[in-house]
Amino acid sequence: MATATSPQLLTAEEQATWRAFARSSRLLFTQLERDLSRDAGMAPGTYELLVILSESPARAMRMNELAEATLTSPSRITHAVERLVDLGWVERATCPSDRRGWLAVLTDAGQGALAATAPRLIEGLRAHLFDGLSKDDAAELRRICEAILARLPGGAAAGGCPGA
Amino acid sequence: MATATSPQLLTAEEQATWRAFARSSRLLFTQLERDLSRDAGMAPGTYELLVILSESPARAMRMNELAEATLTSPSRITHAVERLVDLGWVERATCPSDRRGWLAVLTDAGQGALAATAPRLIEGLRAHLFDGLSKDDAAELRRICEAILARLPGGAAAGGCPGA
DNA sequence: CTTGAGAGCTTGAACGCTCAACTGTTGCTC
DNA sequence: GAGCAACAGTTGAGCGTTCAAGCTCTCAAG
Repeated sequence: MATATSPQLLTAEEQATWRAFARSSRLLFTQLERDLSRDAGMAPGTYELLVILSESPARAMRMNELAEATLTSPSRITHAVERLVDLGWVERATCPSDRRGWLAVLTDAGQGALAATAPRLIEGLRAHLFDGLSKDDAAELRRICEAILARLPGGAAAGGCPGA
Repeated sequence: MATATSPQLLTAEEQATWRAFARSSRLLFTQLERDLSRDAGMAPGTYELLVILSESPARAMRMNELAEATLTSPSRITHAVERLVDLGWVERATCPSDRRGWLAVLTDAGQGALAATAPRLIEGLRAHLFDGLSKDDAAELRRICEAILARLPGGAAAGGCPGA
C-alpha cells in the first residue's frame, strides 16, 4: 500500500494529484456553468462559443473552425449554433470561398448577451479560482496545464500560439 | 490590452491560466472517458462509481453518500445505479438503520469489471498526464488544485481527509 | 399518540451531447 | 471531363444529466 512502482498502479502521490485535479476542475466548471445557466439562461458551452465568435475577425467563423476551437464535434456545433440562431444571438451566412461551408456570425444581440454575462463569469472566476491563488501559483498552474496540453492529442493549438 | 487591473476584466496572465486549466482538464477527461466507453462500454462517470464502491467497507454505500462522493445529485445516482443494477454490477439492499435509505452494493461482477478496466485507465493517465510531468510538477499541481478545492463550495471533503 | 417539518430517494419530462449515417461539394487523377 | 475519394456540414435516434415534483419515512415537539 506504500510505494508501488508497478506501471499497473498509481502511487499514492499520483492518485492524490489526479483526484485533486479532477475534482477541482469539475467542481469549478459545474459551479460556473450553473451560474451562467441561472443568471443568463445559457446552456453549457454557450458562453465559450460567444467568446470565440466575438474574438474572431468580423465576428464570424466557419462551423468547422468552431468545432476545432471548442475541442468538440461538428455535430455539436450544428446543434448549438441552431439554438443560438433561434435565440437571435447568431446568424448564418454562406461561405464565399467554399459552397460546402457555412459561417456563424455573432449578432449585436449576441454580443450584448456576452457583454452582459462576462462580468458575472469573471467575478465567479476570481472568487472561486484566482482569489485563492498567489501570482506564482497561477503562473505555475498555467505552466503545468500547458505542459499537459502539449502532450494531449488536439491540445497543440492552445498554449504557445502567438494569436492567444 | 496590457495590464488591466479592473475587477471586471481578467489580465492576460489570468486568461491564459484559465484557458490552459480549462482546456487541459476537459481534453484529458474526454479522452479518458472515450477510452472507457470504447474499451469497457462504460457510460461517463461509471468508473468513478465503481471505484468509490470498491473502496467502501463491505463495498456498499448509501445513495446519499454516493451523491456526495461524486459531487453530483441524488437524481443522477438513482439513474446511474439503476443502469449498474441492469448490468449486474451493483445490487441494491435495504438500509438497516433507516428505512428511507438504500444501499448500493458492488457485486463480484462489478468488481471484476473494475479490475479489468483499471489498468487501461491508469495507462491512459500515465500516457496523458504523468509521463509529461516531473515529480515536482505533479506535487505542485496537487498542491494548487487542493488549494482551489478548499475554496470551492463542497470541495472540503476531498483533499486533506485521513481516509483518502 | 399525533402532527408537521424535513430528510432520503424516485419519477418523468426536457435538454444537450454523441454517434453513425447521409447529402452535397471540392479537387485530384486518369 | 468523368470518376472518385475526401471534406463540410446536417440529420435523427439513443442516451445520460438536470430539474422540479412527488412519495415515504424519520424525528422532535406538544
